[in-house]
Amino acid sequence: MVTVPHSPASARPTITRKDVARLAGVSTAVVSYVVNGGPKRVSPVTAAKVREAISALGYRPNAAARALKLGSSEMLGMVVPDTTNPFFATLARAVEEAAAARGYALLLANSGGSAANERRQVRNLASRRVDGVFLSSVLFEPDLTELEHSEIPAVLLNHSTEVPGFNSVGVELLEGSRRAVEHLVGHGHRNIALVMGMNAGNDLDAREVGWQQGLAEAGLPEGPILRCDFDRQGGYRAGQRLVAAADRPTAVFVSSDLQAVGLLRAMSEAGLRVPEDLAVFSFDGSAEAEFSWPPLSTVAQPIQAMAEAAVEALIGFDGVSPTRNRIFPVDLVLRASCGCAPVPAPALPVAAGQ
Amino acid sequence: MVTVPHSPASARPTITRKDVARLAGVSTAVVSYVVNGGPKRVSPVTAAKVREAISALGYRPNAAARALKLGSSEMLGMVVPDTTNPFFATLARAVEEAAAARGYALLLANSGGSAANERRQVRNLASRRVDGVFLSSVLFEPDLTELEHSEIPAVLLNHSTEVPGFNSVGVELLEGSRRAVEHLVGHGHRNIALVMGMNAGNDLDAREVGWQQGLAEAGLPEGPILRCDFDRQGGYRAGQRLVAAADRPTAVFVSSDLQAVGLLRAMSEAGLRVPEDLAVFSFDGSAEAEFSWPPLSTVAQPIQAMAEAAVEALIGFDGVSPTRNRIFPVDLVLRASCGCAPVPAPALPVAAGQ
DNA sequence: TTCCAATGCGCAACCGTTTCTTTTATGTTT
DNA sequence: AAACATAAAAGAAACGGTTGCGCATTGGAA
Repeated sequence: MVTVPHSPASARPTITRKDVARLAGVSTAVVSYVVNGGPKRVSPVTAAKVREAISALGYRPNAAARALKLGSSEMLGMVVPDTTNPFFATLARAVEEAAAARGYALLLANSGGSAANERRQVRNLASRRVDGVFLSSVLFEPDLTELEHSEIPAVLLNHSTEVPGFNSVGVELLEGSRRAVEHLVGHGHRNIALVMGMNAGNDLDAREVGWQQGLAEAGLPEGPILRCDFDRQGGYRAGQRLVAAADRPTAVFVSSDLQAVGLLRAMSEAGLRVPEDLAVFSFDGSAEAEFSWPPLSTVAQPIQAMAEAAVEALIGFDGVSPTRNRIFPVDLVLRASCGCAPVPAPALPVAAGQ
Repeated sequence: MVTVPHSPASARPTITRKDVARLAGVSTAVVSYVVNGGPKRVSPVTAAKVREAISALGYRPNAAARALKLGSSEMLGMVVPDTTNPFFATLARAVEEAAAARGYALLLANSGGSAANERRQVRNLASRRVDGVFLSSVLFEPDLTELEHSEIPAVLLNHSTEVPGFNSVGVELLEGSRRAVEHLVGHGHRNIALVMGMNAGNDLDAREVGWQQGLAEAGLPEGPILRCDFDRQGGYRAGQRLVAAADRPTAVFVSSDLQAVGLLRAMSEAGLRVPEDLAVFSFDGSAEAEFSWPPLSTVAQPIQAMAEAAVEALIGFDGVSPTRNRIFPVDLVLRASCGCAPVPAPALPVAAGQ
């Protein structure tokens, strides 16, 4: 189907607006006016000629030149700990779409969860002259000093606590966690553990506080706290420790779906049933939670809306109006892992094939 | 900690190499030489002065200007169906890292699995003057006509069949699938189904052929073929159909981990045990396969190496040397779902807490 | 001492746009 | 018919960085 290989640079004559102008018999300025459709008016017949020349030549404006002249690259940067994490993947996708809808492209950068890398990535994005950056660390306070210096607009995306001078968008971390615990209490649990990420710098604390509040309101003592890495493996290890714990809790609130998936695995391996032996409630509302076994009850974040708001905040930011801290409500998605939905009997003696 | 809000544009005087030159008492050319460290030689003392001025002013070269002059944006584009799919998320991350190691940033674009969107995204990337694009569709042939016209180098990333005029990197799809089936046969299965994606335009076919070959070599008839969407939900539905099938197969080869996860869920809901009632082997080798229940046996793709090779191919592509079709070997990762590893007894009567 | 090569640096053109300003063409009003 | 208002198009100056070229300055060799 395709027969023409890419030609070497020499044979790839980029067509500029000058070529278009020549072909259409007008000046380059006119081409610019019809391309951008500014306030300057071009006669319909001229515009048509130009448009014809453009499509005949397959002309595409050079974004670099445009960016240079305008001082705006029409690109946004986003640094996340790890796009491999479904939560951030979903967030990044939502942001990409919201940005694209406004004509912005998204430059994605993984920090690997290290503050040093995050700083490096921000610096890199800054030198590429993005019009703004989304910062969505979890494990640590983002390195804002870097931004102060480069004076590039930023919004803290997955960040629920206020930071002076920065727009941020987050969710009701505390309230969501509190309600999850409240829900577990409603199932009759009185010994409820907490599985948290490590390096709790900022946001994670709110989940911890929510857990504490939920217990306090029910007059219950705090169960054990297990800290682990922010991934499946971490949750798995935490689960193993939980299984071995003396006075094992009957329920656990986990700070992310990913960790909960790992924890579920540890339970299965130990022969413990969820939710009968251990009820689980986690946080994020990712697709993976829906398809885990058993399906996870989880505190769902309105990712689309958050992304939308973040893009809005970043693009519309004038640098002078007061910064905002947008906090979105969360939803409790009730499934089997907390005991709400029935878990289908896992081993009905159906006749095995041959 | 942070007290200075972003200032309005007026108060953000971008410093250019001219400011640096003035402060260092040299010409702008010299600044350029020390920044880029070209063949031109600058005396150490002058270079030191310049460097000092640079850091004093916090100067960052303007990437747009550089791109304009050099004709290279030092950005690569990548269009994937969906970054939310763990396989593509991992691939994108690996590519981002490989590109970053060579000084390139990655512009990520989701096509949502539609050819029209993919075309639009490629066009968008082209107008942003990326130095090349990675195309990794699954469900359809990438729209190469677009690329032909814009003459922007491309490599087909997740693409195992050869396309004239394009570099591509893929895996031994057919061989991997064949071996997976062979493995299932080795477990004694004689009725082995296939769960495939829909719109099988290109690569999926190779998996189908591999499945056929594996069966043919064992002298077995072909089991049922179930086509479904390329996600968890699709696999779930396929699983439901499989459960209801007359003469239910005892094993199934699934074209992706994601689909297999959905299928697993359908099995559990139907009370069928994996691998006793149905052995499952899937494709991709994603992290999710490791943490599913039971853990999935899967054909693992060497994603890091593939990303590395793709970046190498794209950056090093001169447009004249013959294109290459890099095919990587795959690995069979054996876990419980095919019957290799023991599945821990799922319901030991351990005393429930309190 | 004189000449030449090498070295270090500055000048200025250019990359492809946008946009302000000026020029030219077209109508309209006395 | 002259003068003027208006619209349409052309001209040209940036934006910030790179780089070929040329001019000084220097050291060493003759």
